[in-house]
Amino acid sequence: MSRIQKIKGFSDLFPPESTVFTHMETVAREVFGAYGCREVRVPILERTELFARSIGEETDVVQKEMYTFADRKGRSLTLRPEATAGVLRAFIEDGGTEGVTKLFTCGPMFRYERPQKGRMRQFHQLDVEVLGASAPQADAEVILMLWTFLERLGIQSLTLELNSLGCPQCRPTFHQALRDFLDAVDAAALCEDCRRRTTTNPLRVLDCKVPGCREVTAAAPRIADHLCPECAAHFARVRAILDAAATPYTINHRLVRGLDYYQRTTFEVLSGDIGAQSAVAGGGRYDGLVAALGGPAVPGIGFACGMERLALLLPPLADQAMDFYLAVLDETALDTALILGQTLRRHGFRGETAFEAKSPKAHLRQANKLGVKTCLLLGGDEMARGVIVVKDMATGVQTTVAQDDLAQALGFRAA
RNA sequence: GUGGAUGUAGCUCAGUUGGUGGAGCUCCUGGUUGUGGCCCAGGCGGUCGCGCGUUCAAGUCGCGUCAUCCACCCCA
Repeated sequence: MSRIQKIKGFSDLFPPESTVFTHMETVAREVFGAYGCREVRVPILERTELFARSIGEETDVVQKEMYTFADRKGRSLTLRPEATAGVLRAFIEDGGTEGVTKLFTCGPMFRYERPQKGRMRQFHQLDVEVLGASAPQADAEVILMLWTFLERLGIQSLTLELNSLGCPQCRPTFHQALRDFLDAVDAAALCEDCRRRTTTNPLRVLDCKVPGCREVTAAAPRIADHLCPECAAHFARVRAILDAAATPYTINHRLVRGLDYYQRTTFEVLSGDIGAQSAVAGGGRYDGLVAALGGPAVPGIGFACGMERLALLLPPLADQAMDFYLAVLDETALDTALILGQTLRRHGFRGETAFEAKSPKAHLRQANKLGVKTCLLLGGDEMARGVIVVKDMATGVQTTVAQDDLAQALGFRAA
């Protein structure tokens, strides 16, 4: 029979990799919970329109990267390509109050792209959304939350980049300035994509990695110089708080995010050690998005953190070793072994019992491989006497104890 | 969607100018009547990704196809 293999760009995680993922989630709950985030669990499947309206019809994500299909009633559904839209939809549907709401979620996202290092078609994100706060303090806290989380994981050599995209009031001014600049540029100096972007989405020209384009745009107008007084003050305040918190960052005037809903503060955390897909986390402010999705007029800011990319930076994490392995030397002892295992676990020990009788040699090899502290041996002789052999794997010393006293014997051993 | 690289044992990989496929690790057994690691001996295990072609003969050469990886693009 031909074997069925996993879908391209999807992955199976076994230990130690899966253990690393669990660890990331545990630390995330701890850190984000300490800031008042409540964990929400939202669907992976949403109506396509939700993403089209929030992420932006013209974005690459919506235009060519979504897993979209019709259900049995012909409705267009999409596997979520990012978390924010679904979380906001849930927030609104739940009643969307106007106070401050801090939410955390995590899970799989889906984008139909060609896989490469740090990029899967099914990938996982940790996601924080703070709704109802427009103050720059909220921006700063969200960034600090993310930075604290990464520090807690022990990841070194990350860089934090910051920019402000302005607001609906001041961005048009900048857009115009940028357009004027690009119109004056010799089109031949730009790459094919950027010639198109000049008219469709001039902001993205700044983000182009082609050296020629970067040279041309080195002298381009900067968003920072075109912010309205409110946006400029907001951004200055965010930077001041990060300075006060001694969090290192750089301003990247070219930092433009690929999702349409961002305004004012945007940020990215980058690593030079994980290949071409260097963004470990990214986020920003999205005032107006909740209202655009039919909710109350509450502002919002959040970020997403890529777990696969984070995992590339974390050392493998071994599973916690078992306390015991119960070796069965004779078939007549199989049931008793299982019951003894149950008793030991009730006493807080972790371990496994053999499902079939084998030679002591075979069992001890297994016990050794599992790295257990203690190997218990139960055969015909022991069964007849109501005892069991307890062998310390490190010292090789073994004793015989009554089966009824086993848990107690191991307890003394553990102490 | 585009480009490059790679597909040989469960895993990591050798395989010469085309001539009946190997190593290390893993696993199993034995070296000890019921005692692990280290060592020694033996054993299990392969449609050489798949298909077509060239040839007396293809793991090796050609074409196609599928898969994986890396990069472009874009993003977490």
